[in-house]
Amino acid sequence: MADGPTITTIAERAGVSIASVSRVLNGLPTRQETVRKVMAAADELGYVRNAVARSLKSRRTHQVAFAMADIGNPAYLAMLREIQPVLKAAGYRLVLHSTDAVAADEIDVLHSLGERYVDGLIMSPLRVTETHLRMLATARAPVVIIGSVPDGTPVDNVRADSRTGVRLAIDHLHMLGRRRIGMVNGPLDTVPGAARGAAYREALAAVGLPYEEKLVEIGDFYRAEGRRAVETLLRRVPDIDALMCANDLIALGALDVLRAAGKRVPQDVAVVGMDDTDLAAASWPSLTSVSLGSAERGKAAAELLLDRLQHGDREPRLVTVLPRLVVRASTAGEGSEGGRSS
Amino acid sequence: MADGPTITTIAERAGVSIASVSRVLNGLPTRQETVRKVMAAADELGYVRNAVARSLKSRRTHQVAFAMADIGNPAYLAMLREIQPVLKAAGYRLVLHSTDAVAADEIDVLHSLGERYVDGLIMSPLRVTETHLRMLATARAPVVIIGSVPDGTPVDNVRADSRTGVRLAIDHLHMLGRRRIGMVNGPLDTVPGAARGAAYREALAAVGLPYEEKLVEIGDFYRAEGRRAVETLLRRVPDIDALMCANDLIALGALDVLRAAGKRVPQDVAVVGMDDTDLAAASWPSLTSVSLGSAERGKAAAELLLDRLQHGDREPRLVTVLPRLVVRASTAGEGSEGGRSS
DNA sequence: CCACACACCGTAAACGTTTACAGTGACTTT
DNA sequence: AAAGTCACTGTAAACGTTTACGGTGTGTGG
Repeated sequence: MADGPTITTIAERAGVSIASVSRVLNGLPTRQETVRKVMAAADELGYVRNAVARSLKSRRTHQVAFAMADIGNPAYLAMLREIQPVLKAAGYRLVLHSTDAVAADEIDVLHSLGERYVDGLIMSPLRVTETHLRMLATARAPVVIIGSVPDGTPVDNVRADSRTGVRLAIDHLHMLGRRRIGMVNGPLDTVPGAARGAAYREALAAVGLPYEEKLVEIGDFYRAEGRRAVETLLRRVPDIDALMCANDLIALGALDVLRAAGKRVPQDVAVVGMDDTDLAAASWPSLTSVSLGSAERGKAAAELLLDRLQHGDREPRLVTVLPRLVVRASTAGEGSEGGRSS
Repeated sequence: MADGPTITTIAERAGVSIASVSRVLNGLPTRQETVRKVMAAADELGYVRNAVARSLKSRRTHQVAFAMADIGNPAYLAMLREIQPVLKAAGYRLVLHSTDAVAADEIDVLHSLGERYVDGLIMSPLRVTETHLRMLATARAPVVIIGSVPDGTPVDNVRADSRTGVRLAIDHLHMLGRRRIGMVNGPLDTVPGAARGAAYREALAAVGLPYEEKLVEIGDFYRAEGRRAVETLLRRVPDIDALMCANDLIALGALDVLRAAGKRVPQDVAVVGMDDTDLAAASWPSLTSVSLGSAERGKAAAELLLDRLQHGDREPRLVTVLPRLVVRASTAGEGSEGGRSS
């Protein structure tokens, strides 16, 4: 209720100056007797340091922001889960922004760095525009970008290698004998969408399969969109035998549609997701998925940022996280029919 | 690089006092000419208000904290997803804490309210101890608790009604003809664990079934723990015909074990989860689950807090969110065998 | 021509810290 | 006993805002 005690209150009660109080509270060398008096007064008053005043003076807030494109996407949540403890361990609080994949909101976050309510920012933009780059160049606090950014951009950067990731998946499908491998992608003007689309084409070439327009369908990175896209694709190519999905949500949509269409997974159609979210392990048949290391990327980003906050200027660094194919039932299992045995 | 501009910089460049600058920036009545000069200077310098200094003066940070017990639990994430946009719309930033269900961490968060880096707190403690209550009574900023709290505690409170929730599930199972309905619960010393355990007992009585010790197994709210618990339970009561699980993760563990044991779901054993997380819809068979309205609770909590921040003291309020049974395949579907038809 | 009202503006204090600097007293050294 | 050293402490400025208060200059009314 009443206004909380400040160092002035303590100083009065302990009969010393505010400077002494501050010194005691910060553990600077002080006479025992003074320490005792100050501590006693602070305890009795239930004093707690005012973080705002402290930040104003020290120019450090001990807060870091994480701006994610979509708070509903499990891949970002996986990053969040790793980022949070790393920051916490280093004594930083986490301010969370969800930009709903709206570029203007991302710019806003970048702009608000000038308000200095955080010491740094981790951001994972879906699209990187000219404005992004301009703001990054003049940002008033260190920024780490998760996701690809043009070479030479002066920020710490953590990347997934979706190219290799898609390659792993296509190799796997090819080795299983699949030859009509479709792709269900998200919007091509997003960073992941573009990268995954190109990687698919490349990976097909690498195993000697032709790229066919009709095998590709574009939707968005959501389950319902995935369903819609797969329905279209299935109508166009009824004998498709594998689906490379640009994320797990799309893949779940694919499973829905395939089940409804009476296709067995993986016997008739093998399905691969991407991001290896919790959902992949929860679904049934469980979903083979390309892990792009969301967790590792989050962790790496947090560590890069902390490092920069502590050591200031050094060359921008680039960390690339290696993908991993997590094989589960949707490509190599006994499939929708066989769950009961074993 | 260089220190950012402050109102002093602007004042110099515009040839006015800092008071005028402040007035212009805050839209207080000022002569047109002055407004023009200040705005021009601010634009040229790329001025951005310092949020920390502003907070120090205004005693408002426009930040709100959300302390969740477990950042890995989808139920909390569902709350987070609702809380974030509500706060954002009202101009507040979100500071995220994960307490890992450690009481000491929760106390810490409560204590740190004294640091005044947030204007309010939404907290969802797993256990509510004496210390919690003491700190709540003297908290230096408004707190909203999601979860039950003793009557008369002077905080805004949002509750689920797990009693009715469990009741809905048991009724449903009973109506489907199940008579050996087991329960897989989490620790009884947690708020949800205790509530759900008691509710199970009560709901059985309501449909005229006896409560039997052997039908209950205690684990923890994780999938692996759920697996372990269900294995034990299945060994003890091989002909069990339904499982009421205290959350979705446990239920997924149950599905794993049942599948491995060759039991069909729902024909042999019906399974009900709780919290109705994304996982429930993703699993296969999809999981019947009691929604305790995580999303609604998050939203309500955020709204209660905003209301209190704006209107100060009024009676503490209690919002109870009604549960809903979401029936899916794990109780009423065609089951593990039948997915292909339709 | 003076008094007054009014609109606008500048000075300075305040928010709660941290910290440079100077001051005090006790103790050592010669 | 004077000078110097040292450990500790207090005064005051600073961080970047907001805002109460008083001052200035213009225009109006008597």
